[in-house]
Amino acid sequence: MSKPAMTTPLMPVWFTQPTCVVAADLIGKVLCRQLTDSDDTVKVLRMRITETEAYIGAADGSVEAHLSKRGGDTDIMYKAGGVFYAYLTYGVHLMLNLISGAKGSPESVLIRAGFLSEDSDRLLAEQSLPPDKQLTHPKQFAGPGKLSKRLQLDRTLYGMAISPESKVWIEDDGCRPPVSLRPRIGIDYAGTAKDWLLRYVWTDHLSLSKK
DNA sequence: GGATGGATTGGCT
DNA sequence: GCCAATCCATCCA
Repeated sequence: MSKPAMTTPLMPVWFTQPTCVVAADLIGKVLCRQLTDSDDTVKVLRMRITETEAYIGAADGSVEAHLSKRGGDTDIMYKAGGVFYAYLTYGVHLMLNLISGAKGSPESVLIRAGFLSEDSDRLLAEQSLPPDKQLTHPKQFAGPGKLSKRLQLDRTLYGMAISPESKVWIEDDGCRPPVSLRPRIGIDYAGTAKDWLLRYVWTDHLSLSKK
């Protein structure tokens, strides 16, 4: 008998765990976004996380490159886990990072993909369809830029604590999906670190950014 | 002040 | 597969 899962927001201190643990355990958790409509209706979007990447400190070639390329606003990566690091790439796409690990080491977790809770039934149905029929809906928020756009995130999140107060937080409702490891995306410049298996995916899920 | 380029994406050849 | 979109921090005059 599984007892009804208690849904609790993760507190900032949860993100001070080792970055690989944070990145792996975030798979299956729920990224929540509180929004206010034009008619003042408050609603909460719930996006279940299917894909993350870990960036694990100065010895990680991709982090080293990122720090030197971006400079200034990367100082936040040295903070203790529990705050947001949001930044734009290509002038278009917002990357949602969660600072993780202990203070003093530049570490973070990038949220790369998820699916809206309200779509989970439809996803289950699509799983049994042939691959060329699975693409339309599930892929919708698979990719860091698309996810951020759907949740209407912006750079004001930068430096805020990961808690309901920031209107963006993460809940644990007991979901524990199978997790697989993959190489990270878009860091070909990172030397040997480009091949490290630091991308965590919900095994065989439809809503992933890449195979 | 101006040039450069990116943890990406979608559209067109 | 190629390429433009479009912001912002950095580097170089």
